[in-house]
Amino acid sequence: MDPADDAPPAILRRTPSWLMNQLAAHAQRMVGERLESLGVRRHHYSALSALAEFGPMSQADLGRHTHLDRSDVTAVTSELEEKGLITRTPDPADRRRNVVSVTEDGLAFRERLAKLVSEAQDELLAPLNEGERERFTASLVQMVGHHAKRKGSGSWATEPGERKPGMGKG
Amino acid sequence: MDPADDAPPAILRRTPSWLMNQLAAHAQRMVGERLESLGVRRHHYSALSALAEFGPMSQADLGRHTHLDRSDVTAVTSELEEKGLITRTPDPADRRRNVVSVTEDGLAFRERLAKLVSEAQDELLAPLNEGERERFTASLVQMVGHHAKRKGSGSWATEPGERKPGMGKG
DNA sequence: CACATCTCAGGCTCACTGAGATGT
DNA sequence: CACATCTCAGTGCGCCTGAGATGT
Repeated sequence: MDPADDAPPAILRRTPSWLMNQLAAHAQRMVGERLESLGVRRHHYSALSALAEFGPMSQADLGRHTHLDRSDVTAVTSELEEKGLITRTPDPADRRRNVVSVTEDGLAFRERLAKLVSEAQDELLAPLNEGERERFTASLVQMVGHHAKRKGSGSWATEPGERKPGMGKG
Repeated sequence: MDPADDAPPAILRRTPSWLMNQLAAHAQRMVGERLESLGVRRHHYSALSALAEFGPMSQADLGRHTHLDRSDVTAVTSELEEKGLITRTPDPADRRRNVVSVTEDGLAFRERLAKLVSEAQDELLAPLNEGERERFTASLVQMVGHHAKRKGSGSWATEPGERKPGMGKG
């Protein structure tokens, strides 16, 4: 039971995708725990932030801004509407659309969430100094931007794809 | 329908945990797609890598080295055993344990997987130059190490915790 | 007609929990 | 007894698909 025994193999310690997955899972947890204390999840914060910054928009646009799937947008907006944090009204100009707007309560609530999220960032980046944090975040921005443009072959794509069965545990 | 309309809100573009989640999802997909072509998932690669580097060990130790949950270790080892990539034998010295060993086939298979995973890393890090890649990976290592030591308050912990219900969609 | 929007139902992976059988 | 190991069943989330109703 040597505690040092839990060292990952060198090959994984040098694999960015593995490291990112470990860290992202942690980050999700740290943010998630905090948001849960106010009864929401990360997606609700993303949606409120987009509405706060860009103003009212259709659910489809909301999904594009937040990188949320259309199904999840439906669920998230329903939940936020129930809490009175947003309103959802049919668009008279294009009756396929729901225009989603953030309410006063929603804006105030978003501020509270932002503080919690910010705390989690500090905890996440704790071992890095100022310069390292900036370089790290800049690299993330660069890669997210790069891969976001390469749509159609992965996520963030609106077009349909295919499901594959995998290896099936049973 | 302006394609530039899918820009995330500034607050998310500056939030490392959000960026990491986006990127980690992408990375998982890139690695996952490649491994799927050989009929396995990421966990199988992690397990084979740990066994290749550290030699035979119990399932519990395998979980500690790979940061896999005990349940997932059971599933993964069962699947690898079915494929003849590992063997699982009771430990005569401690009969609670299964000693897991990688086979010759398993070692060879792991090499093939390693090539695919390596390809995915290059794709992931494409927009970064050499120096940036090293700094980025070093920061990841630092943070993963930092948070791995803070067990008991999150994942990578062996001790039990609590489940909370969340917000309940209906 | 093609296409976009919204909704519902559901699949799959991953991380995790609880509980039980077994053994030290 | 406390504790570790392994297995099984099942939860919840995030991500995604398909299909249908509605509308442009």
